Amino acid sequence: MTTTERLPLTRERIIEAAVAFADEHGIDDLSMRKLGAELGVEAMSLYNHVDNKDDIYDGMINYVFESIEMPSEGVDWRTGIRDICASAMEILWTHSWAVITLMQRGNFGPSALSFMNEVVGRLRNAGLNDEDIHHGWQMLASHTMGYASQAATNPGVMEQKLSNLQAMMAENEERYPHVAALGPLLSECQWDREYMFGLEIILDGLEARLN
Amino acid sequence: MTTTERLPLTRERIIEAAVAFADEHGIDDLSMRKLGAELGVEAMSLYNHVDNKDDIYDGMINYVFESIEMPSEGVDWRTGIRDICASAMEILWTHSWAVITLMQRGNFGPSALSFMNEVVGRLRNAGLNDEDIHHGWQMLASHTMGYASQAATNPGVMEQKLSNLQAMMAENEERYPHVAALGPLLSECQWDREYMFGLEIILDGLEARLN
DNA sequence: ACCTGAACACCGTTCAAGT
DNA sequence: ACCTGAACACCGTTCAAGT
Repeated sequence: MTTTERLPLTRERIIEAAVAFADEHGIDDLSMRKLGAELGVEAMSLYNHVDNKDDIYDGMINYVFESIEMPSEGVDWRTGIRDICASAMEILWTHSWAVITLMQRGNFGPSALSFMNEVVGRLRNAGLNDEDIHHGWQMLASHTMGYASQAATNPGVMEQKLSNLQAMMAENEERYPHVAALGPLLSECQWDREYMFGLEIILDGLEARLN
Repeated sequence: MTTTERLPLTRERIIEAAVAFADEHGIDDLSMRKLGAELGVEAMSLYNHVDNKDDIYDGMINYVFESIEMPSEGVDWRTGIRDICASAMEILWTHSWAVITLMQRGNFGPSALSFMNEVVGRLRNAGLNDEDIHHGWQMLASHTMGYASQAATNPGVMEQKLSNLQAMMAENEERYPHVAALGPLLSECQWDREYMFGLEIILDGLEARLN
């Protein structure tokens, strides 16, 4: 905020500032005017480096997916996919706005396509046929996006902010008995471990299709 | 638009109009002013029956989840869950804004809790222990929300609107070779059948944990 | 080439005023 | 009790004007 104001404005700097802002204040609070202020510039200056706000969203998503770590080509397909997915979940967790924004935009940018290409390549390496590769990718993508979005809106207990689900349950134990019976398992859900558990079931299912 | 204008305004009528509007024009175009106009009323009148716009979103989500059909208690657990999930996917498909709005709100209303309660109850009936019931629910929820959101943003071929993924691929075949190799499988993806395929793998994985 | 001020057409929401 | 008009504090985006 003090020394950075003199740096020339670039698309890259705008995207990075937008990511930082969304991480701190949430993506709903992000506006062109506030983003400009963060960069020591009027909102309208941003349009010299960026098409519009959607373009910024796409850039943010791309920026986040770029940091997914790809394991070496050497490892076997299961550990390869496991590692890619674990890395993806970790970065989606730290940028909790990313999944939902991606879903809204419905736009796979270059880095999301690289992620997809990497997973699909390893499924092919495993020896699956094209149809099962396709099934596998769709399952892994849905699993990852589903857990990431649930984790994003249901913060763990450490966040002390009681989830909406917990609040609703507290008043309606008799109306949703089966949900109530799960009690602590729901409120103390560790999304990363839960995610990896489900991942193994999917990988088991795919492995069973290797003949 | 002609005869309905005289009906008294109610929360219910507002929610129904909002759902119809979102179905037709997409949820991003929904505004208090437009919704009022749809009901022959000024935007400010809505606040007599509704807290604010978020309250409308919650009402819309609840309205949609209410129409999920619950099979009879008699059927075995697998077909029961299969039928509930198939119904859920169908209604989430027809109201393509619903999943993303639910994820953004992060708010399980009464009817979403009923859906959850029904699925969890049937997992319990299957004979799973509490931990596996919890795992099962999280997997089924993620699977459903993940596919629904992907289906919502990647319309089938019949919609003739080429998906963003297809457009991106057309220009970068050599950059994402494994993705490109899947070609028609991706562009002609039938989300409902794909969803049911993955559902079976999850149910297989859960069934294997019955001892 | 890049930044700005003023303006346009919208938002959600509040509040005093009407009936 | 319910609806309204005017107002407030915001939006994203355009465009002519500055340097």
